[in-house]
Amino acid sequence: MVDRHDAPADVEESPAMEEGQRRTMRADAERNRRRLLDAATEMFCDRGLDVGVAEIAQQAGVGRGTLFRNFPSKEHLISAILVQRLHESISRGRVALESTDPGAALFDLIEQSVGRSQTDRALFDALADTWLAHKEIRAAHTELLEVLDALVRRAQDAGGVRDDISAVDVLMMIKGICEAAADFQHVNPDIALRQIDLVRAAISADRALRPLRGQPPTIEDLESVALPPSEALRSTPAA
Amino acid sequence: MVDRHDAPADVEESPAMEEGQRRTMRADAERNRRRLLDAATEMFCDRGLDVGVAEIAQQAGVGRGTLFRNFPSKEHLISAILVQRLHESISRGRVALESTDPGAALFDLIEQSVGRSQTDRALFDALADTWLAHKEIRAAHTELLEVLDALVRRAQDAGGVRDDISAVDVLMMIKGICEAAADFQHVNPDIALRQIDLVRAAISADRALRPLRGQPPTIEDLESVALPPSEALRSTPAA
DNA sequence: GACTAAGCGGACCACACGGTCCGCTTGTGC
DNA sequence: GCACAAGCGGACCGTGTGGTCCGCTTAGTC
Repeated sequence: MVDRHDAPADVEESPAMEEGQRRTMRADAERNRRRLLDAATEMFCDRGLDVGVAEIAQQAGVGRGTLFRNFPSKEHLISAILVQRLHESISRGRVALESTDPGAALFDLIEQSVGRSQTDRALFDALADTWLAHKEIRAAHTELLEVLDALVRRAQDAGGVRDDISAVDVLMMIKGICEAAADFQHVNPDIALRQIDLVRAAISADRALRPLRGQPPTIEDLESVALPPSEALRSTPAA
Repeated sequence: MVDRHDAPADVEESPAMEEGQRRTMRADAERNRRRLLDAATEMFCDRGLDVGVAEIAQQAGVGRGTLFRNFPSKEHLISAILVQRLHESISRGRVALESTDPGAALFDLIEQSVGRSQTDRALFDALADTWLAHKEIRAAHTELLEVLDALVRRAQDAGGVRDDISAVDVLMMIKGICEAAADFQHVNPDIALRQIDLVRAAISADRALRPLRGQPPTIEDLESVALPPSEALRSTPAA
């Protein structure tokens, strides 16, 4: 009930800084914050979420105290970055929705996503894990899936994609490629490329198809996985 | 962590025990070893490789000292289990090779593998990581891929599978499903099932196909990933 | 049943990690 | 320039981990 966009200020990211607030932030403080975010993003992307805060701070050229002043915990830092990345993906999805050829746009989007995640492996990993319990991440994730769902439906209406598939099916395939093939990008980029082509072959509506078993999974299926462990949601403590 | 005096024959598993040696092993000792292996396998399978040694020992009903006497390190324990699982997979692959309908046998094998890994997620994860640097794991992995390769070729000869695909392509898809969809098994088993069907659609030779880009990846491509980090682990480089 | 060493297991160690704190530094308004 | 607090960063702490050690227990043998 509380969890819609009611309290956007909490998690981390900006201390809800509007211009008025930013004025009060010292120049070096803001610079350091930026550096931390940049360093963390880069390191998370190519070395996974396990990199230590010490190393991140060092890479950013600040002390650990500074890191924790900007982000109450490592989790908040990660969350900030994940949310940002998700929003970028949503934006790309929205652009794809404008296309006059929805099928092609969908395939493009898939390829973009995989291409990006080759460097962003950790971020993609995270979406499968406990992170979905975070309010903002969950919201962004849902939004992303809604966009993907719209895109898939448009592509189906246009006849480019088989009718018996859902956005969750597609997301699963993308995740699969990212998690399985991404590590091999540097040794043989063809691997991921071919996986993408195989996905295309799997979901294209270019022939008589053997129907898929079961029912198309829903967004709820996907997201309910993060809930059962009761508590979840530690984002409430809000500052 | 780093290399200790590496006794090549050791890795773990049996202390190279032939019958002569086993005679000298006390009954309770062997029983405890068995219990440890069983407990570890079960816990790794459904909770990931991160479960602590303390918990494993407790579950097995022994002290931690006992665990470390049987397996010099946690890594050795994991390795022992991984190798065992890989050999089981190889056996199943060999059985599939005997089939008169290679295409169907391949699809069956894929489904079996995914079905197994729903409970064995951690084990499958592991194969993508640093574990390939372990001598025995690497050898088993290679062997598995060779069997898979033979199976794919037979299926291609029989006309059931598209010609431009390699065993590595197939393995990647299997890994993808396992890593992406396995977590959702308990919330919606259809998800994995449908992914399998999609793989089938992707690799079937049942129509005119848009050719895959790039060259079919090789086993070497796959396995070279574990090497570059210089002195990959303590396993002696030469087989 | 007694002897003995293989085997046991919990106390202990080293270390890495996330997170806190406080004396020093430095940007900023007067 | 000065004063002052916002900001800084490294020393410090608690926890949880893999791994070692040694006094006690017990299986196996005669």
